[in-house]
Amino acid sequence: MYSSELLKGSLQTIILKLLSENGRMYGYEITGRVKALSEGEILLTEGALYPTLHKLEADGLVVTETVSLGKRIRKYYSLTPAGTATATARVQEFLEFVQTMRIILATKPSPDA
Amino acid sequence: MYSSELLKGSLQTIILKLLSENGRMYGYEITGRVKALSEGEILLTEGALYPTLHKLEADGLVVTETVSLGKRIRKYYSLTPAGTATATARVQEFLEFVQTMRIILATKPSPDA
DNA sequence: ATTTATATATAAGATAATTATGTATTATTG
DNA sequence: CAATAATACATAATTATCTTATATATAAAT
Repeated sequence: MYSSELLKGSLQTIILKLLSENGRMYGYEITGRVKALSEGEILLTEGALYPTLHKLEADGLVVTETVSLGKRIRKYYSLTPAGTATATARVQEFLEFVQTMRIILATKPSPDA
Repeated sequence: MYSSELLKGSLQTIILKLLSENGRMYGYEITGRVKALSEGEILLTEGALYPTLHKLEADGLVVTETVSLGKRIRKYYSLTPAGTATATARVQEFLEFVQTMRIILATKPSPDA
């Protein structure tokens, strides 16, 4: 698993992207999808996941619908129009950041160093 | 400029990498180098930079030497052997994290979605 | 019958940023 | 020559986002 610090700031982006591709998902499902896609390298903890989902909802980027599973509940999240736009923007921003980071991390020693 | 959250967790990596390529650098110089390499997209604030440098020193990854510039001081940072090893590891870890993120952010809708 | 998986949620604590403030020298520009 | 910008360091208060721990509960598997 990666240093947890790297994930900071990227969790919202991951969630928004997954929702944009899958229509609607519930929290536990997101955890499993991220684990599978990352081949076990990114393990979302509930303490990070649920507060983030609640924040996205409070910010109007997602809406929820609760489904009964016998006696348990499942809470589905899906993007609002604003959420869809934000998803695209956040992914784009992440990729641009990475591109910039690649430049910095690929620098070679200067000739006079 | 990028959402500041993305930088979180990457600042140490940036500093360690720059020091590994440039032998020794001082704080203000690092700020300028990062700004130049990122074409103005990453602007380090002193409130992030100096505490991070102090932490790297406290962790034994860098050592300092203070130089007098007339009446001003300049504090040069350079890597210890542990710092050199950590620099390589952090860059590697970042690139692997990005690779995993690319997989997640490149997912297409599943056929049954 | 016990453990694991499913499913959500919150609280306490840690980490690492931002923003604001502080000090001081040197160079530039009007 | 006076004001501003650039150089150069540093810390404090605040905010955001994570980890770890705790809590509750049902369903499936061993």
